[in-house]
Amino acid sequence: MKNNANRVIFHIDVNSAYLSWAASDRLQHGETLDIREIPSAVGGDPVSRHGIILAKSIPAKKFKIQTGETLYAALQKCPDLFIVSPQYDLYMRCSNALVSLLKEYTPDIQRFSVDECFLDFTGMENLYQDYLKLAYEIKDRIKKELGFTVSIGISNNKLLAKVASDIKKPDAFITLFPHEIKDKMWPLPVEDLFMVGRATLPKLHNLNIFTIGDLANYDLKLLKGKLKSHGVMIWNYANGIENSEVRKSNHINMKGIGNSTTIPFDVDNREEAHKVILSLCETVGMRLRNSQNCCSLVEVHFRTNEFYNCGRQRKIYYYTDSTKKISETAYELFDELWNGEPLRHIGVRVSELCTNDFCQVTLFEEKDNAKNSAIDKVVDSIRMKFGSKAIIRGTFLNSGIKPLMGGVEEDDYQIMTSIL
DNA sequence: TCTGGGGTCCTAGGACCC
DNA sequence: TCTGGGGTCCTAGGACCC
Repeated sequence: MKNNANRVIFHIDVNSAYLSWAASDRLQHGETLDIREIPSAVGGDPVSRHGIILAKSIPAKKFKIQTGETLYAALQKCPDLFIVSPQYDLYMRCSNALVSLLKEYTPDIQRFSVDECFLDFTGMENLYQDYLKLAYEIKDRIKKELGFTVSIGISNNKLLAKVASDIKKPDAFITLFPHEIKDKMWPLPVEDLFMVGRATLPKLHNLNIFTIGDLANYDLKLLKGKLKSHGVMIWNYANGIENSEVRKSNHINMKGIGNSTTIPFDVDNREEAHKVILSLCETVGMRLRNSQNCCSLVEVHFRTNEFYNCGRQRKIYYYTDSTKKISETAYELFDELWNGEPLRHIGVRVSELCTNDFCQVTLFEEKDNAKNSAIDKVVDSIRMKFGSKAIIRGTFLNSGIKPLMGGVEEDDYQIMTSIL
């Protein structure tokens, strides 16, 4: 923990990231229409049951288009809404380009999500005398060199910097230091506070808390009684109290790896479900090995066609990174959990990770293990060299199920944390 | 042909041990 | 037959984030 008083933290947030990135990519490919300037959105394909809005332009906001709503609902509100498909590899490239530019300014960068970073400039007064000038330079360089805009929030802790970057956008920077909390943060609706979501909001409204200021000035003991530790946390946030480090994200503090998918059709037989699970495990296993980790907890979850969600997890008493081991455990869990309902979504996740240096295996499995590991290694290297489609399991031929589901990212980095 | 996918953390209950 | 309490581990489910 550091004394906050002298810290300088930037939070950088790409404005409507997916949409901006799609827009600048289109312009670079010779299109003349800038979709940021018309009602537009990034959305999945309803035919394959991925039909939700992932990002929207500022003009689309005027039609009350919301992230997460169905394309169907969005088109009701705005029939002329211009919709583009998501391109996850593009987002990753843009995100990487952003981070490399930011690294020219400080090595202390925490990648908080694909489109958000924290930068720590503490103790760099000699290099940057004027942080406002610095923010201005960074935002303008990104705009000029990368073709999209960002918002920058500046404060002495991450929470305030993050709230700040949300206040003024697009293409802006703003400070939110402790002495500015009262004027700049307290008037905001309480749902603008980090960690106040769908479930907390009605509870706060019941307590007559509507603004961040209401929350900040509420009796802490009362709040703790109603909302437990979460209440204490958001009360601290409302008062600008937060002192976590800007920590470089890497696979050492990664907690788990998951892969899930909504299948274009309902899966209603065990064999097919197992194929989907195997396909998901291929990606999970590869990412696990890529990050040089082993896991000892496997979880399977699914969503029925009636949107009932459930999951099952099991601790395995050894560490593994073998696709075969993970998928076998996943099959077991699935078979125990599934009652035959038609499924629209299936997921696999592994956690309880440790580095694979001293991967402990049970003695009698030693031989089997070596064989699995050898197979995984060969398959990984072929896919690395020739692409993920270069080698697939015979099981998937003519099955209608993709042999590797989910994104396979070249660059392994921690996606998101729910804590700062 | 309405409803994605990737994460982290917290809580509560039951099993089990001393 | 009745009576405890504390600690840890495991699992399920929910909340939050982008």
